[in-house]
Amino acid sequence: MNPTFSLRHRLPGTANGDGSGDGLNQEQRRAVEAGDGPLLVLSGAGTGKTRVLTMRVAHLLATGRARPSELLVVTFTNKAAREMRSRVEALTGRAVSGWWLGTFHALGARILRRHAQLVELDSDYAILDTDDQKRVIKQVLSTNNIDPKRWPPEKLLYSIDRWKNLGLTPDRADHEGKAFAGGRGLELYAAYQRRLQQLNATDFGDLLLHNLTLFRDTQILEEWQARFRHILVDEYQDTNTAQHLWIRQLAGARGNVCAVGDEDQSIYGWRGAQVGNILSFREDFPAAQVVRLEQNYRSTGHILGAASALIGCNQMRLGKTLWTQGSAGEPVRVRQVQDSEDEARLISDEIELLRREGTPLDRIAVLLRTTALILGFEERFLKIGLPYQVVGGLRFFERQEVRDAVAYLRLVQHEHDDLALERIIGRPRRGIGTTTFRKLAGEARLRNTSVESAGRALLAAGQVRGTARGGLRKLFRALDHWRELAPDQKPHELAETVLEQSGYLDMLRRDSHADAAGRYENLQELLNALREFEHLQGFLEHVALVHDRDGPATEPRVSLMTLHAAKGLEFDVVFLPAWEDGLFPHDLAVLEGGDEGLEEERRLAYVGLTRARCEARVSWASRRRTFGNWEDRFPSQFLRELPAEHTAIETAAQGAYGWPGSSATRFDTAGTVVDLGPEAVLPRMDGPGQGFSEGQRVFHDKYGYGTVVASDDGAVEVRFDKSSMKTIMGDYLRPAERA
DNA sequence: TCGCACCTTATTTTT
DNA sequence: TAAGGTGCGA
Repeated sequence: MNPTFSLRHRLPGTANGDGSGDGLNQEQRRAVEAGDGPLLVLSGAGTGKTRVLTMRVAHLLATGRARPSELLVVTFTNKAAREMRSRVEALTGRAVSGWWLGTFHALGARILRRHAQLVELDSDYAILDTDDQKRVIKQVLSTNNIDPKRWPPEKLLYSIDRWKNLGLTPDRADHEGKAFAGGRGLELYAAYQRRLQQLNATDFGDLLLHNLTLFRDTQILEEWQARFRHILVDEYQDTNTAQHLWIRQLAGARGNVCAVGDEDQSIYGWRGAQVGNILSFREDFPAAQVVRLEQNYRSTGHILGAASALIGCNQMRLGKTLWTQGSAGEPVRVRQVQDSEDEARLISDEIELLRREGTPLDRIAVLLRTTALILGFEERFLKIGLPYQVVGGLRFFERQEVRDAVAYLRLVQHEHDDLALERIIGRPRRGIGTTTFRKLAGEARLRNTSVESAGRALLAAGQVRGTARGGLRKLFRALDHWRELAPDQKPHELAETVLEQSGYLDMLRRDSHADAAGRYENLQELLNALREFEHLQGFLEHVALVHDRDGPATEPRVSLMTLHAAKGLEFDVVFLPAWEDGLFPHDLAVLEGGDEGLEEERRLAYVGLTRARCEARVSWASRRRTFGNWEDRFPSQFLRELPAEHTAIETAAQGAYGWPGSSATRFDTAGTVVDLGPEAVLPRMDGPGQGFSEGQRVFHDKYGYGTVVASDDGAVEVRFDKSSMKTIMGDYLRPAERA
């Protein structure tokens, strides 16, 4: 019997086939056809959420309850927006252009453009990314004489983001972040906002925050409320407070909000998402109808069983019971491997086997808790020549060279874009360093002008000397030239001229670093992307709001990504390595978020499992290399939460997994998978570590001293003095007095 | 001004 | 380990 038999099993169907024309099941139809008023669609993983959303849009139009211009359809990602758009187009047969369908931020930006003056911005305001934000923060800190070493700019940025996520302008924010710079947090927030305004810029948070400010004007609010008869929101569990308020305001008394989401898949709490928004939807919209979509069309019974039991350990949920008409499939395999390298070997070997047996590589994924864990798999795949792709990570427009190029264009477009100037002034090197830039920036502040015009003035007055003088003069002359060209050239022509004449391309050509060629190619790709734009302004907005992620399609590849990046995707076979205590649930998540943090980690595990259509293979390694040294690892508590009836547990034999003739065949031979029960994952101890009693003081090499909370021969639960609660194999513990 | 050496730090990252 | 940031010397 080979280990990949599951693929011969019938897959759960993807069509909803209940005989009726539109293929909706009963609950889906209820959601699609529900009348006016608030509607909450609790949509479990793989239950056809996007389908319901698009069908409801079509239904609203077809029944004349709304015209296209009266709909507001909101998503989180551009990808989701694109998918919605094309599915609605396919369904209704009409072009979805000019619709109010897009991400929170894109829609917020659109509304803001119409009223920008009211928050003291021009309508062609720039949208900053986090890198620009950090620059502004640093400036603010320095003008306020705050030592960035003592008070890290990232901390302040984090607080400001929090405030914005909560919908709090500087005059309304309170308590939190007060400690920053000895209680000056709020004052700095206000200073940051003033600086953005001077720059005619917003950050992502502002796009919604300014909307909320605008909506304080009842006339404006009513105008928008009147416009949107129906609001549909995707992934409601990921909304933050500001977004929630935005929706609630726009919905107004009419309350035609259809929120679709799954509280069990809320994994962005650390970014300000409030599961509470979906949990208390019925309090915010009292008359809300609730529809639960529970029939899953993606995964096998065993996968659903395991995932459901796991998520059942969470307290904060509304509760859904996923079921499938499809087959039970294979139990979720849970295995222990000797170490992290064995794990990569085992998984890569199995992927090759799957491939030989006909599973295309693009239907296989390895999902990991942290990006650092991706590396080990990359190395292994590279070594054996297995085609793979890392999904997520740095996106195209976040690459340094691309941002530099965009900064040049921004500066050509707006000479007041000080941030863009700061970015490019030293790239390529032109003899202008921080000293000169500071001088210009200081002068700009005095004169209350842009850095560029201050620079020009200083230059004219002969107050810039040395190499900086020539460099600045040349740069300004070039900028004049480009600005002259700008109106007559297509964006891509202009960009090419700029990159060539600025010496940027030459800099890359001369660069002997291994990645220089790749950067050069990225710029060529950027030029290509520019061809699609008639105007620079349109392109710049695209860059700010749409971070394209997908590269060109190539041969099928295995996907490597974080669990976060995997939300919304599905694969035939999903590998879930590194389910180890401390890593998953991640120590820092629990440390920072306490019980809520733990629940979010559990939701992440749930998301991981439910990505799998046919098979999920979880693993943990007894030893893992972290930060250069080998460490003993222990199984994740989540493994204990997987029910025995849906899992097949396999412990590590001596020696490596995955080598022909060794233990690789161990779990193939039986035919039926042996269920050893969860405790078998924890190797049995004998010897000195045995027999701990509750309350006993113990010592562990890594975690130090602690107190035994519970002991179940073999596994001992210990509350460590300097760490959290851990489950430890007794073998690794010593009574404190002997330590 | 720039490059190199040293030090610190280590989750997740839709827009 | 490895990457990113800082500080110093040329």
